[in-house]
Amino acid sequence: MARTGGPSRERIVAGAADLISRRGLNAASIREVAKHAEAPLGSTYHYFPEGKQQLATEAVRYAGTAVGRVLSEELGAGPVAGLRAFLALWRGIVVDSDFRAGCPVLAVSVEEPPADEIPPALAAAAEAFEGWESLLAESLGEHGVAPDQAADLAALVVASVEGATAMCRARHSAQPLDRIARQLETVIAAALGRPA
Amino acid sequence: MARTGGPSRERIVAGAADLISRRGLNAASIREVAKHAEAPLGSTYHYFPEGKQQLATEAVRYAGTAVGRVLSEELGAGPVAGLRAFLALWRGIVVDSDFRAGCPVLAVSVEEPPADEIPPALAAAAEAFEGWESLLAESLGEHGVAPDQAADLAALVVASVEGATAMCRARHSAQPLDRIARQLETVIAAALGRPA
DNA sequence: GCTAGACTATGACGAGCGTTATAACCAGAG
DNA sequence: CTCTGGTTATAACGCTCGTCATAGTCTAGC
Repeated sequence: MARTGGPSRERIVAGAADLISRRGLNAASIREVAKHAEAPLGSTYHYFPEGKQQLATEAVRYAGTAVGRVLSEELGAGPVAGLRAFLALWRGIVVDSDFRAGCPVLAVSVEEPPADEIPPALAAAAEAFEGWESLLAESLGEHGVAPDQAADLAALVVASVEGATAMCRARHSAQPLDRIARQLETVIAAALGRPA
Repeated sequence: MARTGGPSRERIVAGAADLISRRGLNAASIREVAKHAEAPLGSTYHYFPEGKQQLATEAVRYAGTAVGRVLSEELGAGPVAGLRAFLALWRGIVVDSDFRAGCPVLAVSVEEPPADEIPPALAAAAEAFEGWESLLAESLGEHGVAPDQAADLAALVVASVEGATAMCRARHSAQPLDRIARQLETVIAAALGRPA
């Protein structure tokens, strides 16, 4: 059965991103990823011959570009609209999963690489963060914020949202995300309205 | 040998906190914790009869109170001094470990509980975050910031610092922490009534 | 010195992991 | 029809995990 119909490779990547965001990189096993995507275990190594490292890397890139696409669209209506969309996106993921899911990019970032080499999954996480920061900083710059401050503000937004998602999961409450939402809005409004 | 000299129980807890902060909760095995603390594996279950769950919970509490103590001391010199100490503390941990270690409380917060019950380690993580927020908010309140805004600002500080530590690890650079340090200082200075 | 209780040492158990190998399927080309 | 190559299925490998059991070693108090 399975009446595949769809490209199972992308289902595997998306499922891996979801599972990593819930359980962390090490605890997200390939067997569970395959089961979650209704794909056989053998297919996983067929599509990702380099094993778990490759699968994790693609999962991180998948999440990074998916979030980046939403962010890019909403930033068309201005930095504040983009900020709100960014916050709402993560709030939805955290709350809809009953505080079980979070950000897969963050999950990969907090687990030590096994060797002294930088694993590609960690490099992909760095690129995802930088991509989101760049989008935000660029939008702020287009609205009159100086480049240095725009970069600092973008880092503040990404860092606080990532941290707040983890805090929400620990507390089983969306309060941290809601708190930083208020503060980020006023900070960005001030940067846009009044050249400090 | 071992010439114990010291209370090995605390060494185990401290070592567990360090290992969790590097590898994450699931990948920090009890065997490695014991080896890292130069304690035998059997002793681990002697001191922590409830197993890994108990050890993780105590490790999170240990880190939470240790950071809270430093934060409490430095806040005596005002909110900005406390903020700087909080940032410097995490910057030191991340940089001195060559971007391998982070915050054990964050590491526990991003891994899904195995059952539908809230494990005590996650509850301890929530308490650690709330403790740091309370210290910061109280200090801000004592310096004239309205309670609601003080709580929001404290959440922003904790969330952004936690998120930035993870971003620094991914990027192998302290830039995210340094960026948010600048922004948080100006935000808090503004809230305290000081002219930007 | 001797004995009780706290600690250490050692090894085993079932389970799950990443990974690989190999055989079976099953579409479409000739 | 046969043949072929992309996919699936199944089983096994060596390893590490959390946990437990059991026996040995130490140290205090009598």
